[in-house]
Amino acid sequence: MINITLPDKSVREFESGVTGYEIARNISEGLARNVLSITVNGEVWDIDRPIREDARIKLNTWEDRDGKATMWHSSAHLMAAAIEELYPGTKFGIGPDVENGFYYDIDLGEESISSKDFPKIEEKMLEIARRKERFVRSEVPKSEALDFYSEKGDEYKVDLINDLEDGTISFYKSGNFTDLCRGPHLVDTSPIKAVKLLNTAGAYWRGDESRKQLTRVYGITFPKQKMLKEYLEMLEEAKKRDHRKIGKELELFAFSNKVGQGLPLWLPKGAELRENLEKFLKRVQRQAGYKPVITPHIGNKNLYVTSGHYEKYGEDSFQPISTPSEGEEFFLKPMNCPHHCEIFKTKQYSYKDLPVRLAEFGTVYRYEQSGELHGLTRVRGFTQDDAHIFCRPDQVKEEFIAVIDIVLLIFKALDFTDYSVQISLRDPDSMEKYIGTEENWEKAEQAIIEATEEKGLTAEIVTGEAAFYGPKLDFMVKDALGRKWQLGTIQVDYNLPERFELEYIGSDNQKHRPVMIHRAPFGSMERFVAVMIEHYAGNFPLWLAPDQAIILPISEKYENYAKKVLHLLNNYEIRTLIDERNEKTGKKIRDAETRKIPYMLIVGEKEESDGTVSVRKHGQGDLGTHSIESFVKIIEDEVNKFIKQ
RNA sequence: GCCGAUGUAGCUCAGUUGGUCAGAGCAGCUGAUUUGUAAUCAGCUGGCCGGGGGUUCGAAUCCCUCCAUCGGCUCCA
Repeated sequence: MINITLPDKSVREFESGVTGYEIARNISEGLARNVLSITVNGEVWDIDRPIREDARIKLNTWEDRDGKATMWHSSAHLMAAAIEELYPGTKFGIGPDVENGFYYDIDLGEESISSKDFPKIEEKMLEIARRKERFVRSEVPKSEALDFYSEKGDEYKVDLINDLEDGTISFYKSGNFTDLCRGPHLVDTSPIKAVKLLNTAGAYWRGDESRKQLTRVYGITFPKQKMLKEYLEMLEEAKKRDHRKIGKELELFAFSNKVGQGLPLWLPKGAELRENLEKFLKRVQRQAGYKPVITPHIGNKNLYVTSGHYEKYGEDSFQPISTPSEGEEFFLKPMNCPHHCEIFKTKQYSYKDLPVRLAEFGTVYRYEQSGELHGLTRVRGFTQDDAHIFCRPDQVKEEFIAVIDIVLLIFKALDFTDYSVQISLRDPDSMEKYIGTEENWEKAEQAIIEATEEKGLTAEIVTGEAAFYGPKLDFMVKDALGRKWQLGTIQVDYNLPERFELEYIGSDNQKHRPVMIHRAPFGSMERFVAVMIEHYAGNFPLWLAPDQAIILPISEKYENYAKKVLHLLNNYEIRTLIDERNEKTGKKIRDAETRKIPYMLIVGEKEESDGTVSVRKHGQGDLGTHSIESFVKIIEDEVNKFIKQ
């Protein structure tokens, strides 16, 4: 007998060799019907695989991440089986489950698949699923596995097997499709009731740009048709939040081919929104001891040779512009730090003067690959809410923590609760990518990890993601469609102070090298605003909204009164406009609602004679009649709630 | 940059197998209406069908090419 510990810590005894399915049945018939996989001592297994020793287990159903993963992984096999039937000779790469569904990378040779082919593949998948094909696990020696795929002519699988350790290799067979696979899988294909292929994409074999590009087919499956329907509806809803769509609808920003791709044009309302954010951060930074600086948009090539950026990016960035007579070369600035280093150098500092914190909303230009550009989230010209902190080595952690506090303050003010934190360190396998001494890297990485721990942040540590000059701490959020973007970033840098020979005079009257911290709590204004648009779906909080109130006169007879109200509100710095069109009130309200303007002020005969406004709140409706003073109070209270929290 | 898809008025989209196929709604303009909490009515103006080249008697429609956008991959100081 063996002891099986369930997630609630209760222990049940079973015969050795019991399977997940049997345990589920022992608990309830319902669970047995729904169980998709079992986690045994932290490892996910097939539910028909015998358990022979004491174990902690968890039964995974559709409600569990691991249950979905099992289903989707099996669905990848199912899709591969369907594709193999429909397109004989297809070679298969890898086919994992992903956050929302699964994909399979395939090589169709001369054939190609596009979304037009999806229905027939989906149909074939459902047909196979209904056959209730069992996923049969088998283990064979490595040599036999190699033979199998060499014979089949699938070089991708051969490549994969060659990378595996010697010994036995597991296969899963379902119907006619056999796949190299670690598992786990469903018992059979029958739980897969609804199938939807989502899109195709090119994907380099093993993620390597120099290798062949395969066709990646993305799909998702569900145990119930209704769930698929809900998922597709959810996707539709998410698309409505897309900042590119809302940005157009609310006239926030635009792009023009004439200006150039990836170069955003901030329209008046978008600029208003952005300025409100900038004002907010400027106030926070002033309180935190930052000094504003302003630097030009271009910098001499020598600046970047000194900083090391030229060596790293010179060829892969916008090429230099040069002066007509002297032929001196200048780069559009791709970052602000070198300029700020030169500002630091204009003056001699005592250790008592540090930290020096130089802040600038600095616009930078980077050559991003054309296929990478994406609305406001990935552009070629953008403004960083940049600052560089020059401090003594003993101040690094304290300063780092103070920056984390600013980021968290911003996230709180904007109601961003769904973010993740990532610490990016060097890739120990390719140290040649980085500049700076081993000792400095070591110190910097340590400082970040300690500061993060001290703030109690749960951070994911990712090696190989560091900038070439130093490790970093990034704050990431997801957009409406689940894509992950980096917003705030904090980076420790021992390298630039070295290269720019920055110094301060210590208490020992000797010259010392300061440490630099790069930080941008928003990251870039463009990307931050993009994410914010999606976060609020365009319904911005009052303090940020480009227009805060719109006056809707019932008819042109009340236009004079409307103008009077407008002037009063403008005096209180409430961003107000009037809808003077010759339209019915219902129409004006509808349009104001569509424009997501927070407050509508309806004025007619009654309001004019009483000196009041009839207040309607966006998304809520009629708030009744208020005096101007009372309305101003409503606005001020709502704004202050954010600013003074 | 790579793979695939898309590109028709300011916006959202129709346009069957190449032949009155250059359309609709919204927006805009004109006029009527003087309007009370999510669309008043009527008329009118908008397009070199992404750019360029080709096939054809004839191209929004077929082919080539460039550009841009979208979905991924790769990249991201």
